[in-house]
Amino acid sequence: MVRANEGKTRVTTKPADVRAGAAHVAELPTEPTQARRFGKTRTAQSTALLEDYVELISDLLGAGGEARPTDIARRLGVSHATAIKTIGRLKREGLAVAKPYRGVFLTPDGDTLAARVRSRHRVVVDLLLAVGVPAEAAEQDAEGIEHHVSDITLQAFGRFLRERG
Amino acid sequence: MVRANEGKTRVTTKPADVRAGAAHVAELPTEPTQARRFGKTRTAQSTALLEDYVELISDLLGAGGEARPTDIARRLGVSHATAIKTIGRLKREGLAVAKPYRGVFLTPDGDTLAARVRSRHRVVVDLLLAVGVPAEAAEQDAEGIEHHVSDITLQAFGRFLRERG
DNA sequence: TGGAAGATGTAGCCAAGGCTACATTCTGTC
DNA sequence: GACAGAATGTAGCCTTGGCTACATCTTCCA
Repeated sequence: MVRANEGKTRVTTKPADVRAGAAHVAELPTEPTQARRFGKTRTAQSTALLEDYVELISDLLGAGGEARPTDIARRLGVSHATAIKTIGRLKREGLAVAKPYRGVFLTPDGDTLAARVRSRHRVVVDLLLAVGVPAEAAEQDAEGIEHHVSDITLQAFGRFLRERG
Repeated sequence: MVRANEGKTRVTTKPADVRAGAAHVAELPTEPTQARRFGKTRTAQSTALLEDYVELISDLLGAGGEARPTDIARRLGVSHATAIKTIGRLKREGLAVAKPYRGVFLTPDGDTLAARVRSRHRVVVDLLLAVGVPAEAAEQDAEGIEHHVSDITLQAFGRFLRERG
């Protein structure tokens, strides 16, 4: 899912709005703008899950040296079967390696992603705290928000945090 | 998807960490906390789509009085078939009504949701702008972020905006 | 008034992410 | 060294959200 025809431009119906009753929609921005806006939201979700897994695996490896499917599953609140399936996807995407019954490890790419995700998470939480969001809510919401923060926005967050200490 | 066994508490494996090599994970918060954290992110996504549709339908109805599947599809960057399928879901959930070939309309519930979503969207965009995010990025990122902003966080955003004009 | 063109609707297929049930492999302990 | 109990892995099924292809309306205009 999520693969909302990426950049295929689709617009199948070029000469739309030619109808008589097409006076409506005049005020709203015409397709491209909003389509891209929403489309982005959509595709972002496909990576969110992998980011969460990579971040968690990195945490587990850092904390004790082992990242086992069962631990991962419990932490993410899913069945171990689901975790194992997703770990398979992580492997397909070149983010992790795992030998049967031997735990999961990150590839260099996975490590890089984990570092990026973790740093982004910290910035988002800090920003939420800075604007007055209670700690618990900040931590919880950041989990969902972080996956939708673009680099530009992330930079702005960093600037804001630096400037007002 | 997305229905990550809601609140069924799963924890199937109660006496975990009893193994010898279980020294790891000691540092990380133990299951409940993080499981809930992530689980929330997960389920949030199920409603995000419907919120987008409802918001858009409301915009279209407000702008010109008609919300047609094709317009909706084009705005969201998906095929009309996909839009129609989702509109069907909207109907099942009691948020919209639609007679074949007659456009889509919102139920009172749908209207309420649309108003809430729109207001939340505005607050999120305003907050992003307030902390220095460029307008375009603010508008784009808000689209993804807004679905993960809890009421508590939203209130904090509003307070922040009021207090610093 | 007939068509053609565009809008709608339907059917069928795909991948992702969940789950349960069942099979297999480890591991710690007696 | 054998075994019970956990952890892993596999299979099969479900729903969501996408898409394409094809079938039907509707509408507008010649």
